[in-house]
Amino acid sequence: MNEELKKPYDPKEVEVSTYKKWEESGFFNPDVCIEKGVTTKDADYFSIVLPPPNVTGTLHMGSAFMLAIEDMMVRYNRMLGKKTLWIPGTDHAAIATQAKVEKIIQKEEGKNKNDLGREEFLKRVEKFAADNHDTIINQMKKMGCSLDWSREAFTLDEKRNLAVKTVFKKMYDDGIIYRGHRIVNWDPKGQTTISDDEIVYQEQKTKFYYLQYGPFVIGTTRPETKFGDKYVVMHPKDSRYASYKDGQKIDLEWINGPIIATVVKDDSIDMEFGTGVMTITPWHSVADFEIAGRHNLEKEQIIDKYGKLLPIAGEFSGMKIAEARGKIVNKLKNKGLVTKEEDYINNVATAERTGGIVEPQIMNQWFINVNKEFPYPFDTLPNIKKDEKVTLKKLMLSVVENKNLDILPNRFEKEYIHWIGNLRDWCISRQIWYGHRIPVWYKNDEIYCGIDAPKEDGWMQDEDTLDTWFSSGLWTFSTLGWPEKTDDLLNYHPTTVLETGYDILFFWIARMILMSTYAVGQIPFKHVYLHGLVRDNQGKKISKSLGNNIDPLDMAMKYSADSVRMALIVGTGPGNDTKISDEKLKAYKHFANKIWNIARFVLENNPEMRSDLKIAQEDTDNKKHLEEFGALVKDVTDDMENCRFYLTAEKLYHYTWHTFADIIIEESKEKIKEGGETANSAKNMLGFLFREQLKLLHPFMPFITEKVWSILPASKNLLMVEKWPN
RNA sequence: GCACGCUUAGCUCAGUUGGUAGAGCAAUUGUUUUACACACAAUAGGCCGCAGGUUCGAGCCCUGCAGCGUGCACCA
Repeated sequence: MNEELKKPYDPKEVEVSTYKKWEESGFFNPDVCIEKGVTTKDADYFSIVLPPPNVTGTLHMGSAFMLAIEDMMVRYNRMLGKKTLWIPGTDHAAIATQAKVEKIIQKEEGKNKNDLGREEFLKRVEKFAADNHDTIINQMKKMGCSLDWSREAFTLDEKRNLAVKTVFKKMYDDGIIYRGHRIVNWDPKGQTTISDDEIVYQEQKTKFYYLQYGPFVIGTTRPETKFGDKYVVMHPKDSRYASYKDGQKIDLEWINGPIIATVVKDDSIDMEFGTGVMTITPWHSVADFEIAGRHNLEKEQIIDKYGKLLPIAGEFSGMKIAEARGKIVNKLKNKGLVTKEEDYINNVATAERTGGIVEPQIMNQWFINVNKEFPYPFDTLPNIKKDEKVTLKKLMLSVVENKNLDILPNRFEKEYIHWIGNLRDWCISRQIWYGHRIPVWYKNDEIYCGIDAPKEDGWMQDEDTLDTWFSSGLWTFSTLGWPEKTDDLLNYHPTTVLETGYDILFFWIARMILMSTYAVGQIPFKHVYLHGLVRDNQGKKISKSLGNNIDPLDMAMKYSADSVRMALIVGTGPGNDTKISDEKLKAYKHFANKIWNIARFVLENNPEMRSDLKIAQEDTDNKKHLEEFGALVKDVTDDMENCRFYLTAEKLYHYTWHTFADIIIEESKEKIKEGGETANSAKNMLGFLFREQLKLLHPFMPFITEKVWSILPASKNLLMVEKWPN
């Protein structure tokens, strides 16, 4: 008997050496599979991109969950004989990474990015990104991921940069990308704009002040923005204010002296809220900006980009908002202008990455117009004809509404459609240094947009970079070599499935659909499978600030990577959050041990693992076992095809332990004692069923199954390229 | 405010087209049975959130309510 089997299972050593074997085989690369004859050239394909982890840190339990599901899908499809491609990569995560490096430099050197300058600062960011990249790659290998490393991509490498510039230029030429002064979300802490989706609302207790504004009482939570308010707005149908006419001027005493206010009537006013009257600050409020737009009102900036009050605030000029608010309220009180104050719970908009309180500002920025009509240049979409007038919104909507793509679980289809309904133009320019530089150059009043800089002197490139989701949106095709017309693009796009967490449905999936339908005329994937969040055993979201962060590699060291994968997959349906606990991990560590011991028993009794020996069909036990196994294969294959992976894993676990080990093995002991044909038949039954089980288990627990497979005398090929039983 | 999800054994969750409740872990009791004590055998444990309705029959379908959670919007 094999010497290794006599010892207890040692996952640490096995996992390292097995991964090495896989890598050396080249089978992660579908080209090699074809070359070596394990896949046929005209086989169906299965392709999937890895949602690229951010190079801001190392992998967490959520990433491990994602990797476990995807690798399982990939291994299963490879075993079905499909041309299987899983492309790895990492995401530069522009703002997140830059914010992190800024924090480190501030802490360690007491410097900010301007002290270093753009070039030096970027070097630091790149070093940081490279270090994290290496760790992440290593972690993915430890988890057993069968990624094709020869095709690895980075959202900010040269090829992806070309893809980004190409799409940008195309959109610019089509008039879909435009630059304009519009109200944007400004993060004073990160000193950049952010998109609507990068805002996190936080509840905050605050005061709601009622202020005397001439003959009106207006309500506000932000008295510090009120300096420039010279328009007072009410609903045209509000009978309380019927005597005031639109455009009427009113003299009144305000914070810093007398002003002339103008009455504006607008339908957007909620008569029920507060007093039904408000003043507006178009420069610092999206809603006010829109009102001002409708009535062509003047707009004035009150707060600068550092969150400090401008000279319009008079004696409060230069003060930070937090400091100024109390003082301004005091002054208003002294002037007798505060009529009432109430406690109020407000949702404060904060920047996801920096935590800064978002201040709307009017700025000159780049946008993607989601409502601009253009003739659709492709005839490849099922529900959009060539030259049909479309908008990006329409493209994004059509794909899901017409079920050209299914999202699992489907409740997210509704959420998606709802989100598109509320979608506004996407602000894509960021005032940060780390990212894809906007491919636009200026010279006096001229603007040039192109892949490369203009040849002549005197052109200055736009200082800004692009929202990180711009490059992520191209991921399914930029990783396949687009804009070049590569074989990969022909063979593997659209990808088969997109697997990711439901928390980035809008950030990422929606953007990929937008970019792919626009740029290549294809829906980027056929299916979307969304997984949930990993929580700790108290159901809390895992995060660094809560201190309940579990490192998947620590768990893999303690329990084996196979156990971590099983613990994450079993019992977790699509879209459901999962809880991870020591008990669960321990259970699957025991399972790995069980498999190891089964191998020992089977090999002891059938050392040659010969497959040419007959299994006595007339033996009713044998017949039953074979039928049962056949039913299991059918059942779990059906589950796999319908994305019920959590059931497959559980059923296999149950079969191996409680049918194969507890019943079939126990029964075989008696038969083996009997000797003769009965014994031979029983031995071969064990051998056959065990080999087949290893195949079924392999996508879930690749390491131990591959190791045991390699010990079986009759195994020539790697288990990872064996055929899935049928 | 709008929408969605969850509520089943102590814990984590299954329960696919309605037919009278299931798996793992934990628990209890045995067992040094020559693959495995990381094991085996057995036991116990549930008015399936609450209240109605449809049905011969409901964990599953419908209505309402409650608790928890999520997304979106509003936020003068």
